[in-house]
Amino acid sequence: MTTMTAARSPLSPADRPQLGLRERKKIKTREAIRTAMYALVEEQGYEATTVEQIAERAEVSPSTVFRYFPTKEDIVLTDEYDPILLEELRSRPADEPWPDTIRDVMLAAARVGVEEDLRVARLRTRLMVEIPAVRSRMMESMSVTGRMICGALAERTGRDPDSLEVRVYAMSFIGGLMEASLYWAEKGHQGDFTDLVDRALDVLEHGLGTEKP
Amino acid sequence: MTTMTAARSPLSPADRPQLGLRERKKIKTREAIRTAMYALVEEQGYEATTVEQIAERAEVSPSTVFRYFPTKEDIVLTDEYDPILLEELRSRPADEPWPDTIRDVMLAAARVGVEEDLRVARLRTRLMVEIPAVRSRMMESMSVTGRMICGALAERTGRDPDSLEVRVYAMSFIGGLMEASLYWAEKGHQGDFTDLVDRALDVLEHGLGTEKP
DNA sequence: CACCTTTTGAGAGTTACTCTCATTTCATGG
DNA sequence: CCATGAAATGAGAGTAACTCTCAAAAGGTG
Repeated sequence: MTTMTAARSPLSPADRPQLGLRERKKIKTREAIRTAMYALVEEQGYEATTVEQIAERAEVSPSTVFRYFPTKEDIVLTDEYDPILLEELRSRPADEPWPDTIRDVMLAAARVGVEEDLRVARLRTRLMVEIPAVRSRMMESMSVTGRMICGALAERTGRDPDSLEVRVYAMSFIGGLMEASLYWAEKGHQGDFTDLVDRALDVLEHGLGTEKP
Repeated sequence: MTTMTAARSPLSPADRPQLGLRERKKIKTREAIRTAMYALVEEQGYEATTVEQIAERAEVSPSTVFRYFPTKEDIVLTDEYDPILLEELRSRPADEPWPDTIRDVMLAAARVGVEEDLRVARLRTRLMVEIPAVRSRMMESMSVTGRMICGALAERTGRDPDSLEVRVYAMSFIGGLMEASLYWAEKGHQGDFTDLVDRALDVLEHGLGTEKP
């Protein structure tokens, strides 16, 4: 998951001098491409930004851009927070009820994800609303997160991670959180994103209820 | 919605002689393109099928194909069942509880959608599983259906169709049904699709519950 | 039949993405 | 410190989905 699910700072090259020069350079290139894309998109919009331009600004060849990111959309979206999220889920006390677990983890992820880099979080969600291809790619990435949630839920509750029920639960969960992100962006990123996630989690846990706000 | 939401036969040209020749020809062209695509995909697979080939077999120009369908994926997926679904929702007695309404309508839609043309339903869901672009496009189309459900739900319960709660509910609903479709296809279309939808609706209505099947 | 509108076809252009191969850059053992 | 192997990069050609434009054709109408 991307928008609401940061749980730790993304790997930066300076942080790990133990890595070989090669690995550090790869991380730098990745970041350079992302930074170039962010800048160009803010300058001239998503569609108007071509991969060639991104490559030029990042000082790599177009071939290299595609080596690092399978699609243009991935440059904006990809993050590798899923493993961290999984670890977080696993580190919870085994007797904690599942709803509490998932709620706390998701809320924390949302909080960190936004605090980490508000500008990027806004850009991403804005593009999710405006560019169908970005939104689609995001949904794809979310469904991967969904499968991970299936696994975690199964591990904790002894269910079959591949049962229809678990999978439907996970995907409906993901769908709801996705909509919360879109809602946030559509309303111009007003208010606290964490509050929206909290309200979304209420709906996912208890349904719509009978009160009419 | 496409896979599980047919509620009446798609418009066929012979059925409406009152339409002008122009309109009837358009419908025929649409069907010809679809039929050509279905056949080619079954012969040689989705990726190997180019729009040029589709155009050739449908005896139209490539330009025309793109005039009828915005993307290649849409040729496989598009159907206009949303208005029918909406009408169905509206025709329900006003005092019927919402969960019953949506359940019955969805189950009926699933039933008809599969019975209408099992081969097409299978092909579509199979492609949803195998081809990411098709799956993405399907999710997009589903989110449109989601907005429609927001409207219907709001109409019946007096809620704000654009409130976070309603939108999260609708999208989580859509996500769950989507997963049921994928599940059906992944398991080789074994068993009755309607049963899967029924079980999915249980999860969406009551959560996972405590029983472990 | 003539006129107007809509639809179609042809073709050129853009761009994301793929594949291949030669060149460069890093890692490593002597 | 250099030679050898492995990995990353760049260059370039190729594909196919889409877009745009404009002229030809076909349907509707007086």
